[in-house]
Parts: sequence; structure tokens; C-alpha cells
Amino acid sequence: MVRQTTTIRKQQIIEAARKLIIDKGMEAVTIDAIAETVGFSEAAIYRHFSSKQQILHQLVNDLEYDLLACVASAQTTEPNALRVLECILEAHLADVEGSRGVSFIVVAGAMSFEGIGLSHRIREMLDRYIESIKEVMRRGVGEGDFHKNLNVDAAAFTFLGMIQSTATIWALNDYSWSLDQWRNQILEIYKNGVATSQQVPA
Amino acid sequence: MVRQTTTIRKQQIIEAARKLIIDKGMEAVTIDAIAETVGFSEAAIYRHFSSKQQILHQLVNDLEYDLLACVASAQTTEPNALRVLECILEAHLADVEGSRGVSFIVVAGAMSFEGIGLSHRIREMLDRYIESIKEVMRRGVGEGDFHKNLNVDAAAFTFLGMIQSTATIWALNDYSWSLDQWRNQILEIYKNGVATSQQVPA
DNA sequence: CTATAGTTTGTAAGCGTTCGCTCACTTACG
DNA sequence: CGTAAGTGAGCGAACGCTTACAAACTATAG
Repeated sequence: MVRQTTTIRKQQIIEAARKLIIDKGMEAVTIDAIAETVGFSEAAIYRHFSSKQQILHQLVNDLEYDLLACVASAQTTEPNALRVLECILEAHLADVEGSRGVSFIVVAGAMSFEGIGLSHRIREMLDRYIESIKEVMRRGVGEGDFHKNLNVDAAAFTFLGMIQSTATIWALNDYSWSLDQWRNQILEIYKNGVATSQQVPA
Repeated sequence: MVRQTTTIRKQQIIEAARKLIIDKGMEAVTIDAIAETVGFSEAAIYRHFSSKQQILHQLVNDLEYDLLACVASAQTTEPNALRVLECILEAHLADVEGSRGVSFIVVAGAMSFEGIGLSHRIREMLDRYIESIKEVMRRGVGEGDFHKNLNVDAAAFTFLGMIQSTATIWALNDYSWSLDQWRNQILEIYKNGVATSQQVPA
């Protein structure tokens, strides 16, 4: 075994946990399985994390960081609120589809039930995410792209729901079909629900 | 301990499993915990079910039955597709809110990750449910209540997503706020997305 | 109505396995 | 040489499940 710094090992451990969750579900995330994925002995894990809970906690931290960064980035680069949502949706579905990452929503769903004491932390993450999405909604209303009387709470939750249901079914269907066209179709429905420019889907 | 027939015991066991999932999550669903909830010894469980997996399997069966019955009932009693969806949504959110039952979507989410070999069965249930929702969508399109060119797949998934995100956040928020007004708000957004009578939310 | 045999429902104890985690110890690196 | 990284062995607890046995309900014969 080649020695590595704890910085690298921490990343590898988080990545291994992430991979195990998508590939085999939360029940497969054991210290032994993580260690084997990294190429480790079981005990070596505890040189870098003091408990399994800390590993999962750090994974949520990383997830939340990427999540909020994604929204913040879209908010600055995209010209209007609708395009921001489009950009966010694209990023999330790409995360779902791509083998490298795992959707935050899949991890959130898995952990909120099975994770040790992490349901509180998961809620925190989702709340912050929802809040950032609501910010986008308010921008859309303010700039006249969305209905003036749009309920931003409901709109944000519905947006989250679209991602969530897609990710769930996608995961359960063994990642068989393509999400590419899918994005446009659900976005079309959503646009009609929130945007001022109401047009019949083509 | 008062003796009971196996029919009653089976129901009690399923109900106990159900209760444990909502109250404490999937990880708390152990044979011992189920037995204690019923008022049993651990071994007595095996007089009525041959394995833990069979208990969960039966729970999914019951869930699916209620689910499809709900849609079928709404289809016959309600005058149009929009009202059918309204009725279904109301039933589901009532299930989520009521302490007696547990939303199918919560159980589905929990089991798809932690359940033993049940992810296949969960997928089957969700597929059948989605198919029945699509039937409602087709009715709506056929009767002119929904857009002619509405993508029924996307519309059905978005509907599922609304319920899913609401249930998830609701569960994570320790069931604090009321879902009553919520129903109308997300339904308003959804209506604008799929229905032909487009009106600005009040 | 009672005696008895058979079936069903319940329990206490424990077996085998898995899991998270610890410890004494070794090896590599600056 | 001191510190950080890695390992094999194993501990205690939890879990699914089995077994040997007791108690209660049912059925039938006398």
C-alpha cells in the first residue's frame, strides 16, 4: 500500500461512499465496503475520519456546496430567471445522468431515512437549496418574466419535485433511457405554469 | 398475551412496520421493533410471516392496492380530468398529513434504498401508478381540458414530483405546517402548465 | 358435559453473521 | 528519530432467524 496524505484519502473516502450509494444503495455503505473501494484496510478509515457519521456528514457538506454554487453561478451568467432555472435543471439532470456524480436528491432521499442522525442536516441542505431557488423565483417575478402573483414557495417546491421525481424514476429504472429530451418536456410544462409568456407546447 | 388469529396479527404487523417507517425511518424497522410495537415477542412474528422481506413485500402490495384504487375511484366519480387530479392530490396529501397512514412516496423512497431486494417491486408499483396517471392525462387531452400537444409522460412525472417533493419536505420538517392551502397553490401552478384554460393565479 | 387429542399461537434462549469501532503493532517519510 | 499512515485481530452490540417448549383454542368421542 502506497502511503497518501490525509487530504487525498479524505476525498477518496467521500468519493467511495458516494459511489456506493448510487451503485448499491445506502445499505451497502459500510466501513468495510468503503475501505475496499478505496483499496484500504478497514481500520485505515479511522486515520482520516473518526466515525462513519462524520464521513456522511462531510459528504452532505460537499453536496450542499456544489448545489449552492451551481445556483449562484447560473444567477450571474444567465440573463433572466427562466434561463437560470433551465441552467440549473440541466446541471442537475447531467449530474443524475453522468456516472461520475450522484444527484443531491438521490443522496438526500437515501440518507433522510437510513442515515444515522443526518435527517436534520439533510433538511438544512434542502431548506437552503429551496431558499436559493425562491430567490430565482423572486427575480423572475421582479423582472416580469413570471406571473406577478406567483406563489414563490409553491413554485420552488414544484421545481424541486420535477428534479426529484425524474431522479427517483431514473434511478429505479437502472439508468436506461436518456434524459436529454426529457428536460425540455418537463421544462415546457413548468414554464407554462410560472412564466408570463404562455404558449401551447409544440 | 391474548391469542389472536393470524389474519389479525398479519394486519397488526404490517401496520407496525408502516408506523415505524414514518416515525423513525427504515433503519428502525427491525423484527424486534415490529414485535415490540405489536406487543409481541420477537419470535412470534415468524408464526405469521416467514421472513422480514415478506412483511415489507406485503406492505408494498397493500400500498399499491390503495394507490390504484384511489385513482380508479376518482376516475369514476369526478367529472373531468382536472378534478380527478385534484381529487388524487387531495387524497395523497391527506395521507401524508394524517398520522394514521404513510404516503406511498415516503415508503417508496425509503425502501428503494434500504429495502432488501425490494427496489424492483417499488419500481413496479411506481410504474403502474404513473401509467394510471397517464391515463388521466390522456382523458384530459381527449376531452379538451388539457393541451392537445401535451406530453403525457412529462405531465404525469411532474405530477408525481409535486407529491414527492411535498411529502419529502413535509417529512423532514417534522410534520409542522399545514398542507391545506398548499394543495391549491401547487395545483394552480400545475393547472397553468397543463390545462387549456390559462388563468393568472389569484 | 367432559376427556382427550391435535392444531395454532406464543415465548425464552441462543445461533450465526454483520457492523462499527478499537488496539497493539508495523512501516514509511521528512 | 518522531510523526503520520496502514494493518490484522478481535470486541461488543445488533440483527435476522431457529429451536424446543408451553399454553390456549378447536374438534371429536364417550
